[in-house]
Amino acid sequence: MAKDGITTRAKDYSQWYLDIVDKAELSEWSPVRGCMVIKPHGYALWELIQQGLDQRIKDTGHQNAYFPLFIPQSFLLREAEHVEGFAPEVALVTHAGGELLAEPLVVRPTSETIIGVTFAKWVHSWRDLPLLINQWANVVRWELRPRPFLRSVEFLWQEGHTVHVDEADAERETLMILKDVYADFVEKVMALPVLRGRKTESEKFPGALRTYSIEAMMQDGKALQAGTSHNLGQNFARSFDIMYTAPDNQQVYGWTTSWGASTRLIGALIMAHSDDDGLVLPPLLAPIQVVVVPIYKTDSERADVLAAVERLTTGWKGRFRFKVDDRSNLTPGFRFSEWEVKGVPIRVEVGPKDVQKGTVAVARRDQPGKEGKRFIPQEGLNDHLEGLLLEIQQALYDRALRFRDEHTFTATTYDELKALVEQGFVRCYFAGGDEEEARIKEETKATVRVIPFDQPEAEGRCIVTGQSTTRQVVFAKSY
RNA sequence: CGGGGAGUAGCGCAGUUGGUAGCGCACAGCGUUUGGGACGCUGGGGUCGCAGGUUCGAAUCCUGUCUCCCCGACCA
Repeated sequence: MAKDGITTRAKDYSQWYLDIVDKAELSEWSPVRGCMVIKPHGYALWELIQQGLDQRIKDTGHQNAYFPLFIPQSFLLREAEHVEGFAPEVALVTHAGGELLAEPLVVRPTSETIIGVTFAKWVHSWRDLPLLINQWANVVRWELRPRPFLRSVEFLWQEGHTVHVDEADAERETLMILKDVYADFVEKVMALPVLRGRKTESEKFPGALRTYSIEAMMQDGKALQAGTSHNLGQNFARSFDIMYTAPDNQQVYGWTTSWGASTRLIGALIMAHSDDDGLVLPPLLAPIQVVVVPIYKTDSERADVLAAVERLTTGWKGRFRFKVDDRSNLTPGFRFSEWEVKGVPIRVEVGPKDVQKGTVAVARRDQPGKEGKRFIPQEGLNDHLEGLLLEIQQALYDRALRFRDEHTFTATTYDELKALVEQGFVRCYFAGGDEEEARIKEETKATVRVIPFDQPEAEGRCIVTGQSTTRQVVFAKSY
């Protein structure tokens, strides 16, 4: 194990994560503290994430647009909670064109405010609604402790912004995005099961009425928020005068939502599936799904093998994302390892013996070593690979789900919570508010990740206050 | 920003009373190799994080500063 200088998960989980990012060539730090260079392999992951989300966002009726990177500082000040929430992590441009600016410009930490000002101009009538807009953008938040993908000063994301006629429609949008866009994508494409639910008051987005999120479990038992969706109520509409004329000719404020998913998803992908040998990618998200490694000694073997590879891969374009690695200066073993570190789901080896016997060796990344490697007939290879990709996709999801189940507990007392939250998610009755949450965070480092949508029928006793409640929450440490 | 550790070749490191920088990997060339990280020979590559100071002389001692990693407070 632990080839190529990858620290094992058991020894140091944080270092393992950094090693994977490094060895799989996903990103590296830039000369600017906290800002990362996303390398081609990492960016290819992001492009596939973008495609999957963009498709779903458009399929649900949204259009893409683009808003400016710079926001007049005064815009941010208009929504009280919003300013307070983002003030500490905002980067400010004070000089430009060689002069002091009359009004400093904020580098967007998120775009509610500038989009709010724009939407006020776009919305006139109830017939203009719902207004359904999304943008793909970079944002900047001056984080104190950056980590690649999980917390970088600049990161890439999509942020959806919508306006609706009433609260019910805004709420429908907020939940639809969470379930049909985010949860669907993360579970089906990233092979990562998520909890869906609502955030508590203290965890919600600054300026939101209600915040919802999906939460995934990493291999160290910690939670990672994989997508978040906010019903902003009329807070931003009031601050930015987003008003429309209703059918009864009354001027009324619209109801807005916003929702986002970021390059942090790449961090989730790494921490959920990868192992001590390197990255492990779900086939649907793998930039290279199948790598073919030709093996040969002599020139005549080389010719035979490459001819077989040429024949076998005919028709793969459009069917598989694949690569033929015929670098002759590297031994097969070296090439095997390299693609394992990079997480390629399937490796096909073609050697002289295969040419003779009409076989190939097929190794699956999710089962390292010998047990994941089989010799199979060349006949019917394409169908076999197609089936295997789906099988691996499912196997990764199942494995992640099993892991989450095994690390999810219920607690009936605060002492149980304290002990169990060290190992994963803890579900329990909880009737407390901000104060109780703050105290628990202080004492255990864990927070309420989500109030799951699926709630029990029966009442239970709050683990802190002891009062009777029907509300269960999930506590966990988080990224 | 608080506590701990570290900055010497692309990467990982050595460099002990201060005396003018070395090893492994990687890289380049040639040859032999190739079913789980091949080998030989030859070669290129450094203002020792940066700025001051002490000294005849500093990678080494002193001061300041920057960056990275780990742990805390904040977060997609």
